Amino acid sequence: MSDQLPIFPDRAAMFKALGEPTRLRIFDFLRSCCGPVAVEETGDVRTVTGPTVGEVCCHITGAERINSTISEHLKELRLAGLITTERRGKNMICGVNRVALAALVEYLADSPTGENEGCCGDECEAQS
Amino acid sequence: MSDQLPIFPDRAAMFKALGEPTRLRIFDFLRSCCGPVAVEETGDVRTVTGPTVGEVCCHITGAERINSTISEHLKELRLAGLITTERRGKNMICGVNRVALAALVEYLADSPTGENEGCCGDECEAQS
DNA sequence: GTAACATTTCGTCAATTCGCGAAATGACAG
DNA sequence: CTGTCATTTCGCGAATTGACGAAATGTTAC
Repeated sequence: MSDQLPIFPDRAAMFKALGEPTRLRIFDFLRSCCGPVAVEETGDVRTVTGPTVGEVCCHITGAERINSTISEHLKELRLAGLITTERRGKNMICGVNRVALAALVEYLADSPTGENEGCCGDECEAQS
Repeated sequence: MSDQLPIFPDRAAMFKALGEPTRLRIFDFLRSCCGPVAVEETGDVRTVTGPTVGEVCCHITGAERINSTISEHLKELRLAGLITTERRGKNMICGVNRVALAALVEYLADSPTGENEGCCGDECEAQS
């Protein structure tokens, strides 16, 4: 529980996690691949449905060998709160954390329209 | 023109630029401070209205001295396409690139619902 | 138990990055 | 042209990071 899902991962860490090309590819792949919830024919609801770490490695690197680099990228994405991992038998399956993603979207989309022009008035009297 | 506004700044560079705490603070400040368009009492429309580099430095570091670190952070945000800078007299004034911001929001918000479960079917036959 | 499989952690190395002060550049006033 | 102000570029050192292979961990099958 200590490193699976940080309570409130800070935004910079999220952006940083997405700011590396390989990690962004991984994230993109997971977004296209993972359903947040899947109802199986038995009626069971699985919280996460997605590729295994091995499948991610394969898709990203093309090789069938599991890559420790990908594992570490997945770890950083997970610590940033952007993805989740869950053990299923021998495998770890990966999913995106849609809640964190939505929070990021909300942060970026809610842009103040910039009407407070006097934002620097109180401080910063240095420049003319 | 060569480094003012990249034609299509890649997303990883944008995320990376936002993925550093100081840069994210700068970006936040600019978002709260910069109007995309301001109509002056003369009727002129200025494309960018925002703080100078010195004011950004002051707001972020608290000191009135201009910091080369902030200047380099602004440069990285600018190269990523997230902000714009425009000379006005002796000063450079900063503004956010709302178009790039909107593109980023659209990228994050348009999340495939993950219904294509067979995304790994063709490749990646390695794992069970 | 041992063996095989899937994944993570560790150690190392090259490359990048952050912050800083000093020097350089660009713009304007006199 | 000279000086001054605002900002950027340069050089440097310390810290971080990405990639890689080797070793360790956890899970299931036998």
